[in-house]
Amino acid sequence: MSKKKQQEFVKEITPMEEDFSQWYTDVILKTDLVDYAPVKGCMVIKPYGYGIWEGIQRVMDRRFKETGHKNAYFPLLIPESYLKKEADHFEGFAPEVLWVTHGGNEKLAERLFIRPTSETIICSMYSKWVQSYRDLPVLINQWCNVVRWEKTTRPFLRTAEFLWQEGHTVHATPEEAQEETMQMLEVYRQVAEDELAMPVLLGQKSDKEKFAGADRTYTMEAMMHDGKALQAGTSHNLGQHFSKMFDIKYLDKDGELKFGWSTSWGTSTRLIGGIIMTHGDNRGLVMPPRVAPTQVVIVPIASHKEGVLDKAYEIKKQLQNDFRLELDNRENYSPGWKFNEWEMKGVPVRLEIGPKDIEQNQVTLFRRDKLEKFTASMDNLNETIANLLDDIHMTMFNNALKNREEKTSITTDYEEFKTLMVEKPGFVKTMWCGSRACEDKMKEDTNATIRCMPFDQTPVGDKCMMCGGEAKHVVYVAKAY
RNA sequence: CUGGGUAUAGCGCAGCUUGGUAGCGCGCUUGAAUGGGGUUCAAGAGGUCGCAGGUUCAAAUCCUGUUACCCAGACCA
Repeated sequence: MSKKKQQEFVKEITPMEEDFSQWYTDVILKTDLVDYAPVKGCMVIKPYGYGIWEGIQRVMDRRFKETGHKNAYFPLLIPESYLKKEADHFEGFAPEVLWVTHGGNEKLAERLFIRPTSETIICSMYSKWVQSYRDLPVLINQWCNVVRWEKTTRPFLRTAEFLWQEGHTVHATPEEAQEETMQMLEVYRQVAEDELAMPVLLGQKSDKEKFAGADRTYTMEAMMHDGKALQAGTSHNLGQHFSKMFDIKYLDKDGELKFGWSTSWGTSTRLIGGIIMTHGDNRGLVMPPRVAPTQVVIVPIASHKEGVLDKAYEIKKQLQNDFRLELDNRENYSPGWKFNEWEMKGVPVRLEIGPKDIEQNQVTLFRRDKLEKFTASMDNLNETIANLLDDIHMTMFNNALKNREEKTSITTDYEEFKTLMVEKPGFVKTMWCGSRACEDKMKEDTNATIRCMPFDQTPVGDKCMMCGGEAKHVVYVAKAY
């Protein structure tokens, strides 16, 4: 494509180097992922955006089932008294809870709140269901919406209402609960890296950053194109806080009545924001093939000529059982227009079929990640495309990993750190003494936060970067969404 | 919650300073040609100017209030 043409095309999307926020907004609106809704902070997820969510659900739910979990559904509305049972939890969520006060014209005897998360209602039900050690473990997940009345919202990254999954389990021992917490973090890692091609750092949250009411919170953190980190999923070991508050007790083998040990873990439509900001470029979206709503788009060329459309349909029939695909037979758009549109929408593979291809028993393929065009034989087409999609996944993952590595610095010098946060935003791997004071100071000075204490604790120094005291933890620090 | 900005056709905008018939581009509809990287021509449709008051013979335009959204912070997935 000529430079001029490319510039004309790209003018619809603000270049990310110029204004990353605007780039993000342009992309999500112009690719038909979402539309703004009439209520503040709420978004409509349009079919193409929802298709991504369905893809995520598909690959994640499969792993939930494989690890022994079942889906259920709990109510949207929860009585006010439930929220108050766990003090830390209440303190954490109360400021952003949305209240229901009236039924019709009548004021409710007890206010209800719309779930910002479901620990309270689910644990209260578990206390009825759990009687014996034979009832454990309870391994339940739910796919649902939650509402958090946030001050500032951005489509996918932070909306007042969002879709997510929340797993809630109860176990007989702390060891089992810990094992479950780590297992689900690993499931999340697999989804992020093996399905979304989005590399993540795994680790534990500091006390300051952990979930309200958890003993320990583990997280996966991804790096976006603008150098900001995205918390992409969390897994919490809730200890006995909730089982004690909600009275989840079981009679053990030894005849003693004991409190259960619980976990919860969640990922949300925020992952879609992560996909956009991990892989997207100045031409728009780049969809990871394994969750792409459309993996292959067939664009017939000169479709009015005899045999072209027939061949396109024939290819569609041949491929449609193996791939999510679309045949773009719209009459009123030129091929060039269609190319640009599907590239903007990030469809991994475009298949062009025209008179010249038919003559030579070939198709023309285009891969979105590398913007490369080439021809392939009509024979073994399914296999060719399957391999191509795998290669695209790998290439995307490696690019994202390379990007993260380029955006990761190591330092234990606080002045250098402050400069880095301004001049080279990204992760900084450093040492921390473990005190809240140092954590707060860093946030105040730079707006960066400790994203996690990675599992690999090989030291990169022996003194805390902030106070110079004895270092206790290796940490990754970054500004975050 | 703090600071800044915006609201006029589906989308992007002009018009407002200085009140007087509602404009442009894209998109949309119809027809024809075109078709391997955002095609071309012709003819059309479409808006109580965010909402509520006020001033005026007359308000998109001036005044008051209000709501929503966007951006940047602080807070959170």
